[in-house]
Amino acid sequence: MTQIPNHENTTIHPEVIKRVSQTMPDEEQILDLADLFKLFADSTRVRILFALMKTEMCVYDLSALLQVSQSAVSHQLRLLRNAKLVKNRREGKIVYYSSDDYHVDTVLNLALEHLKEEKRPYTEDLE
Amino acid sequence: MTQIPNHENTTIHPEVIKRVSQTMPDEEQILDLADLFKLFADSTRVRILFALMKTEMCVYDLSALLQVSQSAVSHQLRLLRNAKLVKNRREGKIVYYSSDDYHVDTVLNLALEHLKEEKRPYTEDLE
DNA sequence: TCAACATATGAATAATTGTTCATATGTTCA
DNA sequence: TGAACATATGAACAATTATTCATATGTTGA
Repeated sequence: MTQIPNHENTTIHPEVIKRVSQTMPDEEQILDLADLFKLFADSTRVRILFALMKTEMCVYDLSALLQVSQSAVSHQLRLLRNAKLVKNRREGKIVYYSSDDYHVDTVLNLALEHLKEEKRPYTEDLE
Repeated sequence: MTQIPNHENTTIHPEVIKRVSQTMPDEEQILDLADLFKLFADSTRVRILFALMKTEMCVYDLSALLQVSQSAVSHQLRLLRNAKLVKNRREGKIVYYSSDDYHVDTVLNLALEHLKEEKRPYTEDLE
């Protein structure tokens, strides 16, 4: 028998689906959102962002700080630059990178807060 | 000649590295953070989270709403459940999922704000 | 107890992606 | 001009992962 993808069939609560579907962001926004979070989904990039939130740094020093090859850092910086999360300026041979987005700090630290609360064992919120 | 990973060598601005390295979150936090963002880095999961932020829903309806197979939805819900971003309750045959984290809403909407500003063409901030 | 239903899950596959290696580009200084 | 240096980038490889397929688990009602 051919398989029937059940998402093409009926629903159990049609009203719920109708209501929720009206509040969903459109498909393009969702894809952009996921792409943005992909940039935060790698530990090397997260470390780069934390470093650049504090100060501008050149590629060479980032490589040393994070113990990652110059090439790898450079590849990751390009991704962050394309997304306009970091910017750069050249001073002679050296290229300095720095944070270019005031949201990054907020998002990263909010997520850190989440993790801290997450890890608290056996505690209920007191309200 | 053997390759020399340049991140094992000297630095250009030692003071900068010393200063920044003191403010960096520890390695475990960074890895947890990246793992958390991995969950937001897929459009199916983002859509699930947006839906469950509005109301609880059963797997079958989520599958219909998102036009994704039941199996795929179930797999993704397990990841979100393991991370405690969603919770579930069973009522007979039906399992209802709902958001289990008040940070998710904030993070997702903050990122949406970021994208909106990002896309504004040729406008400078007015301060 | 058994059929129908809703959900969960293991294995396999295809696609994505982070790093490495080799090399190119761009800059300085002698 | 050319050597040394800092950075960028293309190709290849390895690892991760989202989905599909097949099937298992758990629940209801007859």
